[in-house]
Amino acid sequence: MAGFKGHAEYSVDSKGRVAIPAKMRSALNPDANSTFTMTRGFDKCVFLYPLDRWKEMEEEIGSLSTYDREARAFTRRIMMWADEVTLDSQGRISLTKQLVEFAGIKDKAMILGAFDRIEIWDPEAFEAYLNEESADYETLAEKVMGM
Amino acid sequence: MAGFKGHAEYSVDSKGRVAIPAKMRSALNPDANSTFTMTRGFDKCVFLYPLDRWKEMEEEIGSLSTYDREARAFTRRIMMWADEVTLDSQGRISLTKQLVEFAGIKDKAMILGAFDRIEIWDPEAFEAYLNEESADYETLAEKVMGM
DNA sequence: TGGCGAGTGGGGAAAAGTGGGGAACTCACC
DNA sequence: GGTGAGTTCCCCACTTTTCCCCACTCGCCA
Repeated sequence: MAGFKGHAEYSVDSKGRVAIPAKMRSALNPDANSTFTMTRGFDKCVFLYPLDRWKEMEEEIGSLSTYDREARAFTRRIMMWADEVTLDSQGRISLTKQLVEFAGIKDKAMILGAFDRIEIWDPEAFEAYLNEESADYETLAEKVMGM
Repeated sequence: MAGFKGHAEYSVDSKGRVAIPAKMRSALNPDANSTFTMTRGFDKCVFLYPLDRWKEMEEEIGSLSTYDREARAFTRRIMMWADEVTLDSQGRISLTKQLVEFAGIKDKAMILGAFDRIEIWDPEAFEAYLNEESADYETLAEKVMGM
């Protein structure tokens, strides 16, 4: 299964709906059933996991202990924001008010392919994130990939 | 079986009833028979375990030794608060006075999906919990999931 | 230049949440 | 044993939100 690639700035209509770029839709595994689980991302954005990938995540979460304080805190934080959404016949999903608010999304959204997930950002917030990241692309590559 | 997800602030009516969000109801295993065992949670909230999951919990509790002082204390504390509740035809449950009082719930309740259980908080108490947790989401994720 | 696929927008039906009325049941007190 | 107050439970009705479907426009490709 190919990873999600590319980026696009789309509009968010008055009902909180955003289109998912056709390229990303076609990269969806049929197992995902046109369905995503969307949750609060790391950094100020929304993560969109295809259903099949999310199932794997749930297994990890399910293996955490209820009796461990930090595990409880993490489980609450990831699950409370989660919501299952299905593409409508136009290839859109509707964002929940809660996540729209969290990510500071207004009438435009930046849709980002990020390998195993899709990310949705407020365009300005994304711009700001790119600027504030101290390390540039080349430096990051060195650090992360150990080149 | 998918875990419970999402969060919502709902009202508690004069009869102590709270609606369970439709999304969480549909995540219920049919085996649970629209029934929960509700008990005092860890942290200042109420835990709501679907019947099928609660059965597993009871097995764990049952396997504890009667001869161990702490096991006895734990068994008492978890069982003394437990009560079985069933959804009414409107998808609501009624909270017992004891648990309402314990969790400090007034006329509003925060309903939280927390994977294998549903949690019910007083909205202010939940806010306070989120603030007092020192670690932020990203740090927690790193620690707990080792990402 | 016509057709198809992609993105955008809105209207109507159905479902979800909220609140209250009334029957049945319990318990206490006369 | 009967009466009455207090609970509990079940059902009905209203309001708001959500979801599903249809219609339009724009741009690309044949």
